[in-house]
Amino acid sequence: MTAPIAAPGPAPRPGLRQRKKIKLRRTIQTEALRLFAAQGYEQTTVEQIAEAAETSTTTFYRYFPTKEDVVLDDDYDAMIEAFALRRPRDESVAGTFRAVLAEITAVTEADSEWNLSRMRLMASVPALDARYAGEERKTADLTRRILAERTGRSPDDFQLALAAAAVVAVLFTATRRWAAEGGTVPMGTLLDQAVATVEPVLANL
Amino acid sequence: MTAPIAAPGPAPRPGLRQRKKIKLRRTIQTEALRLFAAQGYEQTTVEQIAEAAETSTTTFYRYFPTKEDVVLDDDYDAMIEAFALRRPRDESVAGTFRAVLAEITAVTEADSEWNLSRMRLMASVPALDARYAGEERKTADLTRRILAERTGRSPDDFQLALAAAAVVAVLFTATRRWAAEGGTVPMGTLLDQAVATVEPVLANL
DNA sequence: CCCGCATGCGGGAGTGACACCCATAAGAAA
DNA sequence: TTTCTTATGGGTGTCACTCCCGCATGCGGG
Repeated sequence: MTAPIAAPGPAPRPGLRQRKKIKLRRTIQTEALRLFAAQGYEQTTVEQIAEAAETSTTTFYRYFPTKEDVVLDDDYDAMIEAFALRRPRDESVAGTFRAVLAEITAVTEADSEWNLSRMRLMASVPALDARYAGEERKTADLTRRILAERTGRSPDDFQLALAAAAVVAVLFTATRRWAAEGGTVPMGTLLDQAVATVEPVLANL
Repeated sequence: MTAPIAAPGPAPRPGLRQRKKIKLRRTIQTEALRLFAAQGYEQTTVEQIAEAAETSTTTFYRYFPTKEDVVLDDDYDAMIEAFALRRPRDESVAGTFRAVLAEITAVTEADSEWNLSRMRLMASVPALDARYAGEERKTADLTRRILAERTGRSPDDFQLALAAAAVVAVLFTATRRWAAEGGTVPMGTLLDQAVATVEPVLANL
């Protein structure tokens, strides 16, 4: 599934093949976003995107399972998991959340333009909006698993599911607000309010 | 948009046309659910549904904007709004929620089988799951407006948006759990836990 | 350095969801 | 009954997405 266990060097050299793939992937995404911004999401066909990225529609679908995924795809869940794992085990749940969110905020605002245009698109295209809500579910699920691991409770625990759902819902609400404001309000401020709102929920775990 | 203002009789007689439409709509939905259960969602084409309901695909789309909507369509948002409006204005926000949810619970469990099969489908088909999450957003939006109206605050108030998102998230989590348990746990119990979890959030409004 | 192999790519054909249009039939109003 | 409105159905077209197959290219072993 992953690299051999005893790989000594930090990165075993990506190899030309891999580098090409990564590059093409980014090109497709960039061109797609550009076209969407220029002529609208529905008005842009996958064929046009493929052409702009100098590839074929077949290959487009090898990289992104659906047209929507070109916009939706990101690494936030993976980052959340990675960040959460390296927090001290005895930290309070709310404390962990704040810390993780601080890191997420930094990453997001580092690429502010890109993320704003993505989120503007998601907000304006119904199909994307719905799929984005689906992402929210996935994040809630991840959060539930993290909470279970942190508190030592069963992953099926209903209270954990409720808490995770509430937390993630306010977080996404905050990021949506951030995008709606065009990034003029710092994301950290909004996320702080969000966490503060659900703090009592987390405290009761 | 609606009936004339001064309509005297309680119901001005639906007329044959209306009754036929309502009937056809239900037939389409019933046949669709039946086929989905029998052979799976993706394996069932709109053409098959139309045929089973003795109509055309064209008409199918007149009744339901997409294939997904056959499963998703319901009146819960409308009911929530209607129920909320007739609650006393001086009732606590949490109290109103509990009251409204009690009514929703009754309606849902009255047609327990139908709702369970719908929700099982939504849980198992990714496309439906995502769209259902989108419904959650709509309900959150409605809730935010109700909260604004109740508290006299601006509909743009960020705190209200956060509270609404948290409340609706736990509610949907509860209903999903209900479906996952196959209706063996009473919905009222689950919803009570859900509201209890976010009670402090509502109290701080 | 070269050769065999795995892997990624492009093209073509097919399916099904959905949009648009127009003719017709069947309630409703006059 | 006649006229008007509204709903239906069929036809055509587009586009997202799938499957398959032949080809090219980077990769590892000799």
